[in-house]
Amino acid sequence: MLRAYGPQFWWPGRTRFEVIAGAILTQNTSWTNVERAITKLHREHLLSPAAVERVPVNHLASLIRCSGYFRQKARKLKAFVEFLRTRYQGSLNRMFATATADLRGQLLSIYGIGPETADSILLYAGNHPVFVVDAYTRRILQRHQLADRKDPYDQIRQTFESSLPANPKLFNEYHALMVHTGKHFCRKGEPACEHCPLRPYLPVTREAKS
DNA sequence: TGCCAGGCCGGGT
DNA sequence: ACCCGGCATGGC
Repeated sequence: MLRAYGPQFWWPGRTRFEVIAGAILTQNTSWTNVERAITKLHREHLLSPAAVERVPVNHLASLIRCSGYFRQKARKLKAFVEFLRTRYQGSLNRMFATATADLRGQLLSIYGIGPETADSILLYAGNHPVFVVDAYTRRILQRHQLADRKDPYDQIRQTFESSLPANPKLFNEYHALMVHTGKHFCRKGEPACEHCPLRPYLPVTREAKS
């Protein structure tokens, strides 16, 4: 994948909190919609934990409307910053200084943060060595018959983590390439699909599809 | 015009 | 431990 596509330099986001906000906003949502929401938050100077705590949840929701599930996601952003304040005095430095396994458990206990969001935060905002599993990762694995649709999240994650050196830079680039590549695979990831590439990982051209 | 996008929650078996 | 409906906008 690296040879075919080159390094992806993920995650887009200028600050750690922007990465965290993006991780929540992009849940089951296209990134272009998330970018618009981030821009609006940026314009209103709402890309900091303290600012998100101050703003009324309804106004927050109206700003992120374009990213979908906006009432849910406004509540989720609120839940995270409240957690950060009560547990780490609002300090991301303190939060990310926590041992990876402990912090992962804490993040999972927050409303609106599930396995993928927790791991995206740990890896992309905190530089912790966790492998992020998402829909694209599953799709590619299914296509190669390396996993079944309903294999548990943690099982897939640990397969990667136990097969690779615990290097956050590697996990970062690896997952980013999985997302990029996964976009070329059919949603149902069935092994027999004629349109999806196996290897080498080259983009599906119009000819290949027809 | 319906399907899809870098999930997660809560209630039910 | 799984299964499923609900959550919502914008692009193609």
